[in-house]
Amino acid sequence: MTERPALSKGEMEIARTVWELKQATVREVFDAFPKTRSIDFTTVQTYLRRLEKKGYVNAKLEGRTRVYSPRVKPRTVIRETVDDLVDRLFAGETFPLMQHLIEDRNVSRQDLDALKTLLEQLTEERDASD
Amino acid sequence: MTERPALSKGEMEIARTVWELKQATVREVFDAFPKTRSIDFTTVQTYLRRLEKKGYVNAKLEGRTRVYSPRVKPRTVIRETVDDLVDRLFAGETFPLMQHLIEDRNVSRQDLDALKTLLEQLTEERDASD
DNA sequence: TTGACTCAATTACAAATGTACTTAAACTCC
DNA sequence: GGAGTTTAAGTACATTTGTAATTGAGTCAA
Repeated sequence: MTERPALSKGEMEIARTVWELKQATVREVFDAFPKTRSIDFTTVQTYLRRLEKKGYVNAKLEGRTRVYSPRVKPRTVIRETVDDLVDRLFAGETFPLMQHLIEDRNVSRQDLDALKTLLEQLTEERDASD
Repeated sequence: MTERPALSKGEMEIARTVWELKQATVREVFDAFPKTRSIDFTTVQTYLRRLEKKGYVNAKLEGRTRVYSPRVKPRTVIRETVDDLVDRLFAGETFPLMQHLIEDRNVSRQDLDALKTLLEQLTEERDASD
């Protein structure tokens, strides 16, 4: 169990951006932010440094520029983050969260269908392994 | 838009407990915690005070004891919290979160069925309003 | 080659968070 | 009615978080 300190909200956005870009310099992450989300260049720099210290990203020096890349898989971070949220806000129950997502957020027609397919698949797998 | 400061992780657990109990004193919230989750009585007290200041709970004095009750509906807090998470960790996309929940957490057979029902209902509503 | 720009690195700093101790008043049981 | 128990209220305090300014070293364009 590689216990990393949890991601803070702000760090999450930066981490997600690094995953999206696969690898990126401070500037690239900074540029990836919509200008509506105003944030200072050095703030991004600070977040990346903290992400490195916490073990979420790797940094290699390329020339004199630091290139960051994911060190922990998105899937892992998502699992940890969501686990924690579910524990705290839903006392560990997954269902109420799903219900909220389905009922209170606007799920597109396409997503509805995709979800049904997912559920079907899962059901079949279950049945198969009986 | 009644902007309340967001709940912190710790505050979430306490808030959830207040919702569960409908209304509760510090001691009742404290007692509701499993002894495995060791936390000091006065820590609970502090959290409740902060929840009140942030506007999440009401407190009324009953004798000399303070009784806390929800001021914001769970549904609202859940919406706000999940919206924020989805924005930060999934760039606003709901689907990947659902997918994670369905695929990476152990969904019981019952929950699977319940989810399908939910999805069916939603699909019908959609069709009806065309 | 000098002024503009870019990066890295360091430092800053208030607010929020997690966690609790202290003090004093009220309450309860002998 | 004194001793222990609850509660309230205030205070404490290190760490984390959000957000950035500063300083100094390299880089490029004119």
